[in-house]
Amino acid sequence: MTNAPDVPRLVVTEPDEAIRALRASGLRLSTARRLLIEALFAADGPVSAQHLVQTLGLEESSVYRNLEVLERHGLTRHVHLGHGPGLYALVGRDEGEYLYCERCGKVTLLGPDELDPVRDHIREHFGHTARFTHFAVVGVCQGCGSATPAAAAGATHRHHHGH
Amino acid sequence: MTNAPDVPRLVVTEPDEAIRALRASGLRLSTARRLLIEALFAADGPVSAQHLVQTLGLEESSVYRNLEVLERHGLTRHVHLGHGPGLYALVGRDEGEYLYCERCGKVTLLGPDELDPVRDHIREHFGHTARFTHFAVVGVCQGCGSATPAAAAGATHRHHHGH
DNA sequence: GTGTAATCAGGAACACCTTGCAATTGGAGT
DNA sequence: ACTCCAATTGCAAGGTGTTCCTGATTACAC
Repeated sequence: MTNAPDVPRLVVTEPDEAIRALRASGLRLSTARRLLIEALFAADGPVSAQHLVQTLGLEESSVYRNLEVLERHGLTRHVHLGHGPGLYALVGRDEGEYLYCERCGKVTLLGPDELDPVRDHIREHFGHTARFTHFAVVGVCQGCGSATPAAAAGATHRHHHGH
Repeated sequence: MTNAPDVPRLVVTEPDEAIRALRASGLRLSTARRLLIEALFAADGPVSAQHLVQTLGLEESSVYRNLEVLERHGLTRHVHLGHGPGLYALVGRDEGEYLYCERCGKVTLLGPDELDPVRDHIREHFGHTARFTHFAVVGVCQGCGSATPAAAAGATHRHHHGH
């Protein structure tokens, strides 16, 4: 499994609460699970699985498996910003939708509703409900866009419309 | 390198033309290169690198390296639809922007301008120029969305009561 | 406590992609 | 046609995830 779009969200505010929620779902509390939950609470933003492997001294497979289990039960989630490793976080922390600049790597976190006009437009025109919580909106940020006239030269012929 | 956003596009209509363009860029025509170009012309849509490896009997690294070289020189491109392997194609074939349904895998190819209103909105509000040619717009298609009322409720205002 | 069964961790293997290096080869110049 | 040298390939290994299997743990009933 790579992503759990339809799971009820479990927003918890401390490790014990997460552990209770976990048990309520019929899951057990293993050492790896406890360490992961504590680390996610301690983190101040989404972190890579690799980071957790190294800082917690756990097996890779255990980390990925548990992140997936927790995600399937609504406790955690992960986001992909372009290429590169996925970043994992607790549900309810640093949530929203992401803009990612593929030139400089800048990440902009938007509130959950800020892209609603975009979502509405896409749904009305194409019947597709977009979600940028799992895959970021990839593009070029303001600084990078204005800093590279060469880009305009190359991409211009796609649609020559006055910006 | 993972992506070449700023390369002048080289749209060619037959293998020989691609080969001339390639030589004009100072590249050599190796067997692997020729086979790849021919296969991309023969394909009727974006294909995975793995598919090329198998059908052409080439080394993996050679395929990936050459797809990257060709992309850096504006002859090919690739797109990511959610998780799963990237899909490679000639520049000028099946181009546009993609909607990808993460439930059923359905892919919708939009014309190059169809998401301009969305792009404009995002640029005006967030100073970010979005490009959905490399990463698809991931979400839920009409069929899958209506089949799962739970999802529709969650998408607009995310509040959950037990179900 | 002890027993039991389902869950879980460790490890290897695999999928996708990238990188480093030695050996090979394309093709320009002669 | 031959030489030569950089471009290119093959091979091996690494990085990010995912999956499978088997032995160890956990939770729970006694």
